Amino acid sequence: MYAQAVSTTAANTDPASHGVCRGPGLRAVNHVAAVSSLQTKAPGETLFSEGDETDCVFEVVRGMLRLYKLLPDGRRQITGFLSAGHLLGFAPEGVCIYTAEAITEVTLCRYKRTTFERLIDEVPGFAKRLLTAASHELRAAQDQMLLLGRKTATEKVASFLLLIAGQQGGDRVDVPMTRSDIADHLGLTVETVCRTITRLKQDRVIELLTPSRIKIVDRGQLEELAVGEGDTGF
Amino acid sequence: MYAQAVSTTAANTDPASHGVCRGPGLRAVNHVAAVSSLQTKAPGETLFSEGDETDCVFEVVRGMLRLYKLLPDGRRQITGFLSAGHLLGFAPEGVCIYTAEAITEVTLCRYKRTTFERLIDEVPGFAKRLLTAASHELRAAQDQMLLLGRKTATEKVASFLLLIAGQQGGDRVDVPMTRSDIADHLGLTVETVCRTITRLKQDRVIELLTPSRIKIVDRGQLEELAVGEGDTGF
DNA sequence: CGCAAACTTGATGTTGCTCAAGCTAGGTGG
DNA sequence: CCACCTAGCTTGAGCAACATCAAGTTTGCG
Repeated sequence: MYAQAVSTTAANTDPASHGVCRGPGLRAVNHVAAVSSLQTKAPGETLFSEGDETDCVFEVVRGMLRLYKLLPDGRRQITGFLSAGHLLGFAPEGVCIYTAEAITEVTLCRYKRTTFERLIDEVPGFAKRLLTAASHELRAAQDQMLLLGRKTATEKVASFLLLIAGQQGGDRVDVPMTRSDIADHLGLTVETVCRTITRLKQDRVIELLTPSRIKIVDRGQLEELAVGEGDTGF
Repeated sequence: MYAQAVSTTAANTDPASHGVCRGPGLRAVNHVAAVSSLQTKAPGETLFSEGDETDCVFEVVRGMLRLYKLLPDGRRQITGFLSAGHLLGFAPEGVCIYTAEAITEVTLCRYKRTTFERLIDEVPGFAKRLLTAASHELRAAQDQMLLLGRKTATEKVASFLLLIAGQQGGDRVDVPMTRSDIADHLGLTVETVCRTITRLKQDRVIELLTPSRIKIVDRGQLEELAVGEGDTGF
């Protein structure tokens, strides 16, 4: 019940942040560690699928997940990438509304939903924490809607790179997800993502150290491109 | 703080629902009416703008609002339409992350954020209510991401019509928003929305009683079209 | 009844998709 | 250790869906 995918720490004032947080996770909260259990998933493994009935809430302790929804013909929309500190729960009806899969090796902390609900009542400030986290998720979702509905391919890719760079705090960005994952998150095709990255590289805005390791060369330019102020040939 | 746009009642099991609820609003909750004040907005009036600093939380009592975000060049994404029973608050940082405007005449109930926070601590079950509501909003946001990122124009329009029809519970749907609003919600242009509606009309899936009053003639067909199973000429 | 905003329709244009083909890298087994 | 093998990445050519630009038409209100 409750939040479907929320971060578990309050502080994150970075406007570009997609719901990420790097403080201590829920497990660090009083009373919580005692009622949880740890588990691990290998890359590609499914945590649960859209439509599954479950009664668990998970917290990501380490690694990265993708959450996605599918259309009947297989079109996929990745609604978010979750890293350490994020919670993923379930619809109030107890039916999962998205599939969750490990991208990297992932360590998770699992709670029974009933236990989780009890914590809300018993642990002071816990509910507020969750509400704040949910609020951040909602904002991230709205940013993503603006991206999906109104941004061009270049703007989408630039926004995405800045977002994950912001999470990692540096100009060398590690990209654990595939181009296909990125495409399905941005509402593009793999080919368009590739071509766009190539153009950014050619324009000396970024460098590709390896396909999954990107260096941001001109952050200012990238930021302009992300909101459509980049009329320098794009 | 807390939820940015949440409905205030728990029950809504309709999977197509975009966070709407028709139970009693927050104002009906114990203790709450006493600390709130009512106000009214005319169609087109702005409640607050993206970037504004505020310390209020609103509940929609009557009428409909649009929430949107803008890009620097004016491109607009409407992240949601809010009707009676919905809450709209603010980013935890106290800065609005979207603009809220009245579509119809709107009656609102306003709370100080500090008051609102106190209620979370003092009123039993209030926090859980808000969390459930936030969870529904998050689900609606994820559905919208799937729509924006992966659906075709026809699928988008069909999904939208079913969504507002679901909120109104009948086959005659009142569409208070303009075509331009619909376009900016679905990530399309006005012209594409018009043409798509025209085609649905020609195919006897819907009828246009007036431009803002639509009758669903073949709901089954519309539902198939909404998820991409409509290979009947579309 | 007139006016302005909203809606509709048509002709043309462009972005990003599709289909097709190579390329690269990292992991595995001989 | 190296060479193969496969998943993922990249690039190209052509195309289609939707956008843009440009008129008209309807609607509802003053």
